[in-house]
Amino acid sequence: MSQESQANTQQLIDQLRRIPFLNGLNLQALTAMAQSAVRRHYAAGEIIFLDNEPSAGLYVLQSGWVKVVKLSTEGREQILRFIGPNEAFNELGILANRPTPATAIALEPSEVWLVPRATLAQLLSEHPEFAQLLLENMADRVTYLVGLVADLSLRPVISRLAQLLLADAQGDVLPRPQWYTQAQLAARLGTVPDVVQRALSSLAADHIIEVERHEIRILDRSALEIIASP
Amino acid sequence: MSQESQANTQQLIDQLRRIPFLNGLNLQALTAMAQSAVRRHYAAGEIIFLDNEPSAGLYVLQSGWVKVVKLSTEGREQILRFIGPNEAFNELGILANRPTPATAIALEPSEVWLVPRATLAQLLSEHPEFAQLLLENMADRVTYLVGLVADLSLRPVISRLAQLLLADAQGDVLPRPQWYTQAQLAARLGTVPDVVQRALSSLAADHIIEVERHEIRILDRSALEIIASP
DNA sequence: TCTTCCATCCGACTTAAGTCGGCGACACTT
DNA sequence: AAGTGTCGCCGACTTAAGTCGGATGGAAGA
Repeated sequence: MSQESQANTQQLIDQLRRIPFLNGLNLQALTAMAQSAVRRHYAAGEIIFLDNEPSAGLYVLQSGWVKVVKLSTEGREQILRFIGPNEAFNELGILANRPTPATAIALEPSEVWLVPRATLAQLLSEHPEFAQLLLENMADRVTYLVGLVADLSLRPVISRLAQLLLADAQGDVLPRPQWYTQAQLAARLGTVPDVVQRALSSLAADHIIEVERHEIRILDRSALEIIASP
Repeated sequence: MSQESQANTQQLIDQLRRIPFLNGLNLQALTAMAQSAVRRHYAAGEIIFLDNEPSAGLYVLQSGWVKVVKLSTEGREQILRFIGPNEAFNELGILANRPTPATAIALEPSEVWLVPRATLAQLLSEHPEFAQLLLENMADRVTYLVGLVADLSLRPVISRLAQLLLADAQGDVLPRPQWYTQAQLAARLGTVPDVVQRALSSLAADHIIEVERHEIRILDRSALEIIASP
């Protein structure tokens, strides 16, 4: 093995340690994962995997940003989650015989590690604690999705927007990278860009938030919370 | 142990065998589950467990029908799934430290077995294959929920209705038990009874379906499929 | 049998959400 | 510096969905 790939392996092991549902696996298991992993990179807008494909394995994002989406025939999309550096996605791909339930698309130039399914299947049978951790991860995913279903079905757009601002803001500001356009925000909320624009300006008109291209600032947190709750 | 409760235990073991994600557990494990299980019964409309409660364990429905729902503050509800005889629910309750993500309500007088969490936790650590089966069950649940999110966000009511009719009809008829009112159908589809009523009558006007109180018949399956696809 | 209740049905209306066309500002390229 | 494309913004409009009041009819219970 070359020096460079050894360095890569070590780097990946460190990265894997930071992923909650792998935390608890011993060094040997992590090494096996890291050594079998393949690095790939994708340009902005490029598709990493498609809905309903047989899944290649578990993805770990090293750098960049990725979205996981469902696409409609008319071209609209619903974003299920954003993936940032050091996050894993396609956990379902760890199990055999389950096609991917959604599509993953790079939002900016991104480097990902792909841990092949074969490695994971073996680890799963050898390390019972891995299954345990994975189960808890799946449970959280189910809980999140159930909440998303309820939000889409039972709450208006502006309420979902307020909720998202409160949840994703760091302190009182929500940073907006290049890719975080109103179109992406709309797809995340399950609506269209125009509706988001109006919702944002109505909140801004009431001095509840301030909107700028690179960030959104929360001015009146308690007012936002009231709007987010119904 | 009384004769009656022995008979109950045996009956429950047979029932547990029919649940896909328990299939593969040995008799000893099933017996442990059955012996620790408690039987409860609920009247129609009664709440079995509430959203965000600490979960008591795994439920197995012996007789009756149950719905799992999310409730809005305004009193509207979104049904996540219907549960029929010999189905299990609250699989998340098998794991520790996860509150229930939704509410369960009996639709008609129902008898359920509750397998306490403690039993399940022990089985999970003793039987690695149990964790495996459970993981696949969770994966299916995630896939289903992702589809539900996409449907709610990207497709109109009538299309979701057509899809449901095609999926749930046995042959060309969808039986409607007492509890299966338009209100329940609406909650299942993420809308309100009036909208369902209009959607049903518009389909009936086009001779695509026939609607009666106790059943809905599909007259033109291919037309329904076209409506269901966009 | 009579009564009451609830599901269904219907028409009219309101509202949230989505659509469309166009315009200006900004960022990136050349 | 000029050009180009995307993003954001706005006003007017359409449409899907939701709301409301009330009529009808069948099923369950008194």
